Amino acid sequence: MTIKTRFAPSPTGFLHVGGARTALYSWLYAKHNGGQFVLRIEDTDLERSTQEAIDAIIESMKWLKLNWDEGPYYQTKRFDRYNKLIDEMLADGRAYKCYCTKERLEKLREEQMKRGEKPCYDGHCRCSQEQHSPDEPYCVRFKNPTEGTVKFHDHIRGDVEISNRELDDLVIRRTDGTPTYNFCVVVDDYDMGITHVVRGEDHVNNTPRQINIYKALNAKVPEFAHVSMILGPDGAKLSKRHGAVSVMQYRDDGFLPEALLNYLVRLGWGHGDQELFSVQEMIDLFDLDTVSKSASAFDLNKLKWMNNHYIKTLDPEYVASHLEWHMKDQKIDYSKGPALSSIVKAYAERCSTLKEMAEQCRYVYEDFTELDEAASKKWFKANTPEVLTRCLEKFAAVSEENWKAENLHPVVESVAQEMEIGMGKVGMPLRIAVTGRGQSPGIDVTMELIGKSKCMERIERVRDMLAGAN
RNA sequence: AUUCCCAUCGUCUAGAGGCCUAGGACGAAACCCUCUCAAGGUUUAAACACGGGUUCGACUCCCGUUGGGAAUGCCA
Repeated sequence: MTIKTRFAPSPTGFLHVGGARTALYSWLYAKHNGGQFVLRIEDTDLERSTQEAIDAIIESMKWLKLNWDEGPYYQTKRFDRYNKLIDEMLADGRAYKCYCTKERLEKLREEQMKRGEKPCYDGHCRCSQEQHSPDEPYCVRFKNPTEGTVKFHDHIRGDVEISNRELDDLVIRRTDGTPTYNFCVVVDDYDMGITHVVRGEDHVNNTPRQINIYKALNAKVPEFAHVSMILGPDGAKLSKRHGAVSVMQYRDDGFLPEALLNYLVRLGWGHGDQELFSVQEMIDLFDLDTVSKSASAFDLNKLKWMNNHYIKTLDPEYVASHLEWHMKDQKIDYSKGPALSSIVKAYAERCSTLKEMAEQCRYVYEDFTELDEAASKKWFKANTPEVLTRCLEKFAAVSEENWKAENLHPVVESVAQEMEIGMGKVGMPLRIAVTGRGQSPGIDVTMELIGKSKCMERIERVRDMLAGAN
């Protein structure tokens, strides 16, 4: 049997990291088993579904490189199919028309709550003999079995069993004629040949109802895996007030898809002591049956650590292609300076995000007027003009084409030696002069990146400024 | 209220009855390295929610308590 999984988000908002993890697990399971992965948009809620959300979900999936073999399918395009089945069920009594008004249902619920009962539809129209005129509005309810229990084996949770007495007759077609989610998923998963349904934990309670529908449709029941929730750092359900929740926000904040994927796969799953997984390793090693049952808290620090790891270890050209996005985002014109891959090489170890990297390397491409105050105060001494002057003299002797870190480093060293001061007393004033900041990559590589003419200009300017002040 | 689900360091996890004096990672602390900031290296602190069973033996199995979460929609 070919394994076929799907990811079926409802387009009511952006792709949440929780949804992304579910999609990843589903995708990995299919890939691991040489199966197929389907993307389906569950847009039966006409009120809340938006094209904007559909676009955002697709963009997120593409950014994460979670490619799908089929789809995207849209439930709204399959209404005829659902309604045909519902009509058939209506005809042979697997479903029935319900004329109950909202008011009656509300009252019923209130009374049940008051009595301390679980609010459930009472089956009023299931057995009613009332006559209704053809133009009276109605919805359609599924005739759920009243006896017995529903059992299923969940790949993550194990065996789950619930009594049919807990389940009421759910609405499968609204009064306005549109079918509802619990019915559509079943029909879709059946029609599309889904063998394994991997989805969020919030669907565990719906599963028994859906299994009953599968049976009513005489369809093969797929296997299930319900993935737990993702919590914020405070243990509450992860939401916007915790910071970034949408996949695109992580892109905007400077994360690499490789890092997000690795972080997400480890959040709820492990393979011994291994922390770092390439996508191929994930595919080879991932297993639904060992996914953690409990909810897990999102730890931004660990994601940052992983992001830094991938910034350092992935091909600099590749990382640069992502950095490019942030350079544009921050409106830094990088066309007249060093290649972005050389920025990646120099800044990788000191940046946990690409957004930071873009911010930090700005002075390589643009001039600045302000110098970091704290750093200046700490490192600019009485002898600084002399230090800078000596550097300037020696740097002048280095040609443009020899303006390389390995040739610049000896200059700094020799100035320190000649003046009998530490490297820091030379390097730091230089760094501040050339970058305007108190921190940067090694002073030699930094100067190489900035280039000779700009370095000379900047050093001179600061030297003159300090000399003038004395 | 009812039903279902969950429970190992602050966080993510390893652990499928003896391998556990509970391992790793992030974070934290300390030290080393060092031209800054990082990165890197070494080290330290830090957990089996509680109570009963079962067993020669329980982090691991069972029951209960407590604490979280979800569902009970003509949302998905």
